[in-house]
Amino acid sequence: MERGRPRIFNEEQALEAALGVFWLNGYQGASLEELTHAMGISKPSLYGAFGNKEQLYLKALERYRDQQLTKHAAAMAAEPELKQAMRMFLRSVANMLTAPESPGGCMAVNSAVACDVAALPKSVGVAISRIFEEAVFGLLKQRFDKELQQRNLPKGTSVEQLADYFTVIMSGMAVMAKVGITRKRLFNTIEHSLCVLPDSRGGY
Amino acid sequence: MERGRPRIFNEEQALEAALGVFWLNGYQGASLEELTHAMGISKPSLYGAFGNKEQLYLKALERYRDQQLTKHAAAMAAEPELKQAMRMFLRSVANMLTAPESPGGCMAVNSAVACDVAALPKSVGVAISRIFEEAVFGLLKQRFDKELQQRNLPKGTSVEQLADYFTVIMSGMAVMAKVGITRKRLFNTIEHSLCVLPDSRGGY
DNA sequence: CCAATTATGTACCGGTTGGTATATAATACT
DNA sequence: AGTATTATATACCAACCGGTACATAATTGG
Repeated sequence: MERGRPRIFNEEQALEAALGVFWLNGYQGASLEELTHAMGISKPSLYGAFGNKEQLYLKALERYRDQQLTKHAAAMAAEPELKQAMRMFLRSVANMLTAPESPGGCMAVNSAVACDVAALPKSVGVAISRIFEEAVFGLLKQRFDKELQQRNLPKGTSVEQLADYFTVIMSGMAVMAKVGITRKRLFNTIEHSLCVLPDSRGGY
Repeated sequence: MERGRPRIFNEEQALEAALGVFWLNGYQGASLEELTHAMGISKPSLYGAFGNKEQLYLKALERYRDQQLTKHAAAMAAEPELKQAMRMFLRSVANMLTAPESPGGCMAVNSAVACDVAALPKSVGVAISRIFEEAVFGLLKQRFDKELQQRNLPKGTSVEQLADYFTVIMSGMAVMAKVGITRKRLFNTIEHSLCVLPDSRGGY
């Protein structure tokens, strides 16, 4: 059994609340006042359980990635045909970006663009970059590699360029969602974006 | 002649310096300390000449729009053929986003996404939204309207959807530029994005 | 020369920031 | 029961935030 006075709050629940605050306000914009209030705990409890603001943010970002990005990845993986897979992937993203109960936009994009990278703790900047490189670009590249190998993409197609293109689409949708674009308009944008991919019969 | 002690600093020059600080750090992230240091003036001088932080930001954003967006618009207007016009427009944007002497990314995107809109002065939020709606979406829609009228776009094309799509492309490029993508990769993304448009012979 | 006017530098304001010292309360081990 | 261990609440810290009071310097108009 664990020694000492037991924790009176639920760590998962508190982290979820912190995630919401960081998602909405970014790293710098989230104050300890807001965080502790949303989490329902005091500052010493926060520092005892999570270390400091920087480590709390890193844990929240990790949770965001595990919760959201894996959901989108699953939506993509469920579709055998490439174009339809990308459609469902991007729709999953658009649904998150415009979910009324969510803080709006993409936490990684919000944080990446918010301020000078030099003004953030180094570990935070690295974690955000990694989301783009691994969780998004890497995920897409992996799928495109497979499709190219199976001759579902024209020989000589640059999978890196294709992954870059759709990473830009995702980031752009995140920005527009934060500015208030509707889900329907994002869905229309998705259809336009898919025209770089051949459909199941090999046409465009 | 003007009464009183004359100003010792150049207002244009000081505003340009403030623009750089806001561009890099966003509205909230730019402190008066940084601003006054970059502008080479004291706080009372700043307040005397520009009012307060909010008004200084609005003037800087206006300057940004007049300097940068009009440059991109001119690059587009110089091309008679639609696809080439969009190519040169987006390349102009990409050049700005990755210019080594510039703070990185797009000032409007950086500010729009940085934090909860409610945390910004209302006037700042409105000014940023207006950049997206008027200076970007409106500019594109205007061109697409003209091209549709001249039968350079298929009958029934939704110019709003097309404008949305390219606004997303622009915003996404701004995010990726801030994260450190190279100009060359942005140029490749631009070529992919253009496949939604017919070329001069009407093909895709 | 003098008054009116405007800009400047210094020093300061209350409020907020991330983070902590301290004292106490609640548990487990002995 | 007593002690070690951990969490809690209150109250506080220096540093920084946007903004300003005040005294002084520099100019124009009379």
